Amino acid sequence: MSKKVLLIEDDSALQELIIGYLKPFGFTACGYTYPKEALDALLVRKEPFDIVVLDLMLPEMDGFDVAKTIKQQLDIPIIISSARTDIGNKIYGYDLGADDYLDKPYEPRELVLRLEAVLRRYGHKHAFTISDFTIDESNKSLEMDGYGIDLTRIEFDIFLLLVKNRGKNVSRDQIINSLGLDEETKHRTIDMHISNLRQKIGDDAKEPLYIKSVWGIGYKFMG
Amino acid sequence: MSKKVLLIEDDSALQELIIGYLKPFGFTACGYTYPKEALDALLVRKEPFDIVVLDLMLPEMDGFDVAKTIKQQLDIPIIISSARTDIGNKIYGYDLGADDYLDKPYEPRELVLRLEAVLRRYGHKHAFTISDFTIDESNKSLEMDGYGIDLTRIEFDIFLLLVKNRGKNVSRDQIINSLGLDEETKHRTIDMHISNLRQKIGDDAKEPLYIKSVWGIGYKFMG
DNA sequence: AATAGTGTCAAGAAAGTGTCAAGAGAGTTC
DNA sequence: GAACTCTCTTGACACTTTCTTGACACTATT
Repeated sequence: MSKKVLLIEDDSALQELIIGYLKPFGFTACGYTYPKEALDALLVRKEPFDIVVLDLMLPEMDGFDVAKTIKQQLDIPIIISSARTDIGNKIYGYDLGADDYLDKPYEPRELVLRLEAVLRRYGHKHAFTISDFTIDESNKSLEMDGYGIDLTRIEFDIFLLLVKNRGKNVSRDQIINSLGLDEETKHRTIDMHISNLRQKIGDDAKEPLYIKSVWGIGYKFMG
Repeated sequence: MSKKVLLIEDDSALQELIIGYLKPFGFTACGYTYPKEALDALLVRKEPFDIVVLDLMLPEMDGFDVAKTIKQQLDIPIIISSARTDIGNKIYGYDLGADDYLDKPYEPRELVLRLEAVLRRYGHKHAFTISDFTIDESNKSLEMDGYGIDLTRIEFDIFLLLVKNRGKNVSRDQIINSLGLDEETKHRTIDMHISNLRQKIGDDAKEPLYIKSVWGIGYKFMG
């Protein structure tokens, strides 16, 4: 799932450049020249950004204040970029809760790496790919061959458990325990979830490509 | 089944190259530049990797420490690649439990061969081999001359019991008790399981290669 | 030859699995 | 908070796979 980046940068040429560069990496960036507009979008209109990239040299308002204001009101990661390279600012930036600091000028590629790293650290977990699936644990979202598939919470958790034990048998009781379901939960219930899951990923119980039933044992993911 | 490779390599160009090269060989590689992120994916988020390819020259953290940390927490094979060619490091790498060592620069093809070799070696780690069989207790899976053989639960348990008592006689009552079957179970039932078992492994009751009948006593596995 | 033990067939019992459908429960919307 | 919707759970039933056992032929032992 693409991540939304709020870019606050007064050099509009650089803004364009970065927005364009980030796109193929799965980031949708929105550029704002004026901090007030950016804060309005983020804090008032509450647009769903995942991360902020903030230039310190801004018109009207100091970058540090912007960072402080954002952090006070919202739990969102911030990467500060700036030409003021002195170490003092760097420390100050971190003190405010900036999650990373990037010296200008920087390679766009470097920004991508920082964005990914910070987002990951932040608990917005990175998706991983296995066989035909891309699994994002933080969103509990699943893509298959690039198309999103809607799983319910329990379906997703079962799928994840199977995937993490791929090639190994996972018993119904293991599923029940791992997901923290009621211990009395009937095995039929698990079968039903598997049935629904298979249907959603286009798997056939008789000739499974992904989720194999192991008679008398449980299920197994075959990547 | 495609294998997941965790590639820890700070040269991002090489990273891309390797990921691309491995794909057609059935490996899904995930590249990480920073060891911390790689460890997070592997140990914290527990993404289901099958093998680690680790460059020794890394930012932030020494490659040796990375290997050590991984091996302490996870039973997963590691291939160390490095430009430090001195033999001392090589030995140290093996001491840490690295499963193979690859000098840089290497041919991508060479990496593929090493991956396959190490995975093959490792795949049999939780399994043991006896005569023509490879038995994996945790999976209750059996291979004979490299080909998988489907046993039912009881067949597998009987076979395992016989194998573990290789060369020794095992009585039908011992089998019934060891497997926790109903004590009233008829001896005929055991004979039947043995019969089916023999058929599946291509053994002949008259001229047994593997499971010998011991008259008046029971059965015996002959490696 | 008489006796006790073994091999395997075939049939039925038992256990496991897949899925429908109905209802309970949780979460949303108006 | 009432009406809805989506999700979860479970019994029911059909179906599949595995297990068990009696029967009978065959083999080893004495």
